[in-house]
Amino acid sequence: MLAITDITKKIMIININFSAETPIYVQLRNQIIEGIAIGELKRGESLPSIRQLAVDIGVNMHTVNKTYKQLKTDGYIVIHKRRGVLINPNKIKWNGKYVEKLEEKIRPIIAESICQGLKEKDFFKHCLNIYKNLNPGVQK
Amino acid sequence: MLAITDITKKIMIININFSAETPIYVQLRNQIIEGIAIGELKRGESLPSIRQLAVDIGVNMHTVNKTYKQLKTDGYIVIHKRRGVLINPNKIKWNGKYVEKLEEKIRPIIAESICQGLKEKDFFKHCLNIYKNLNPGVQK
Amino acid sequence: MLAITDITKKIMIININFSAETPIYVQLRNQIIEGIAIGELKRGESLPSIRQLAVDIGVNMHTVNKTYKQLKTDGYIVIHKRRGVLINPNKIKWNGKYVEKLEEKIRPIIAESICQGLKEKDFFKHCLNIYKNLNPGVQK
Amino acid sequence: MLAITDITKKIMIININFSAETPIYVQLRNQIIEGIAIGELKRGESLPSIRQLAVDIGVNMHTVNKTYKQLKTDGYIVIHKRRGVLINPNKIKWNGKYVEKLEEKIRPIIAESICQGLKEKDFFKHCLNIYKNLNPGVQK
DNA sequence: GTGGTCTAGACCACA
DNA sequence: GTGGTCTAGACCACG
Repeated sequence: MLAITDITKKIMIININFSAETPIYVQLRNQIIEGIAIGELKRGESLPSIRQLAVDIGVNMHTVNKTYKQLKTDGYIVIHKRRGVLINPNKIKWNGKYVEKLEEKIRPIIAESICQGLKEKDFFKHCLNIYKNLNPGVQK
Repeated sequence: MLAITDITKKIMIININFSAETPIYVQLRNQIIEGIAIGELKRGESLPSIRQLAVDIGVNMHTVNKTYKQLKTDGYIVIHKRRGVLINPNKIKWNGKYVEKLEEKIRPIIAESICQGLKEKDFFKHCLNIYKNLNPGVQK
Repeated sequence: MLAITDITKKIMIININFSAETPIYVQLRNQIIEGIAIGELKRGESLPSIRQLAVDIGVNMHTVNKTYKQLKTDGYIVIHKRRGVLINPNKIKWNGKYVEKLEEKIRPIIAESICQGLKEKDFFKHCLNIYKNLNPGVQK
Repeated sequence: MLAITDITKKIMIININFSAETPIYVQLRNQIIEGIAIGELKRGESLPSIRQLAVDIGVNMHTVNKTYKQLKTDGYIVIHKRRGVLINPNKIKWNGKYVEKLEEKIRPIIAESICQGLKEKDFFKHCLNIYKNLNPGVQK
């Protein structure tokens, strides 16, 4: 599944699993955020239009719309009338609620890992691997 | 919202947020797993019957049923025909797939934290806090 | 009891015995699996939606839902967000546990046949008949 | 789980799995039938009383009662007022319906095995193993 | 009384 | 329109 983010500049691969229980719009959202985290998508860079992206990855326009709307309210992207969809050129302003949400999300995962018999050490080793995988080197 | 797990022995507090986007049966599932992780619910200990728990937390029987069925297939509980619903007395047998799922779940959370500008150090500090909170001391 | 699996392509006959002791959702499950075994339902082929099938065979939506969910967790079908319900296009990956379950199921049947005075020869003759009936010719 | 079938004569091991989905009374029935098939329980031999067996295997009296009643109607045992419960001293009279039921039971199992990718050869090899295991040597 | 099954009707998220 | 979730109420098999 190929999605051209900007014909003149970049190609980013988007993988949608249509049989997964995760909604498509969430999968798309996650992959765009991951692209930003990795640095594959840089601040100010442009994203394809809703229509274009919908066609490229073979999903409904409404689905992409939903993803974009959510990314916008979360501050990941901005939508310019003329310049189109852009990765937010500014740093995301710290939202106090984020840390709360983080805990809500991570807590059940940790609880599960404990029950599964995963040692603390191993749990954090896995996390660190993923972290390094996403963000090799310095804090961007 | 109080749920008495065993009148003669224990009281465990269950908190259901009926207006949350997380389905009730998932919230319930998470809290039971957390109870196991914390050690509040020990192996072999009994849980209330489907109907009883449903009444206690004020939800429909089928919702609790769904939670229990899922916990059962995941190996967290067993349904003993004489002793009722029990926390699985045996260790959950390591399922290779678990680590895969773990990565799937954690990866987007980490990506988000990076984008939110949370430093690696701080991210892991939060995680460790949650971990210690759930599992103070040695691996049970 | 007729159930049209795909109006433009196929008709598959589903027979539900509402007074049988076997639960409806199991009967339905068995007949779909049989359809796959026979080759009447091929990999990648689509099945009717939960609601549609429910109407066609005259049962409640939730009953069909239960069948589908079980077929899904057993790997017989996948639920594709765009293409609907499909027979799993991939081979079911061999699960070591299957053979154990097989023995558990067959053992009491064989014991009974011995007690009923059915000769070994005749027992296997019956089995072979059923086998050939389901799977005439080469392994698909 | 020990069950003394007749203090002066025999001990037969009964294994009840209280967490299995198979009802206890069916498990018990199957194991008694298996005992007969194997030859561990011979024609005319006596079985423990309902009360005794219930105590021995730790189940409800009603459960054993149900098993016995069913075994009786199926011709496996006879209940004498004075001599107690006996394995039917006579051959079970052939019931035409048995073969029908046999097919009903085996058909879904075979269909499943085909879908699981078990080769015909292997399926029958497994069956034969079980058969020989239950009935080594000549037809009793 | 327990879990399992089935029905009916409702709302919502998703596509 | 689809599946997912939730509720409510009913019957049955099991113990």
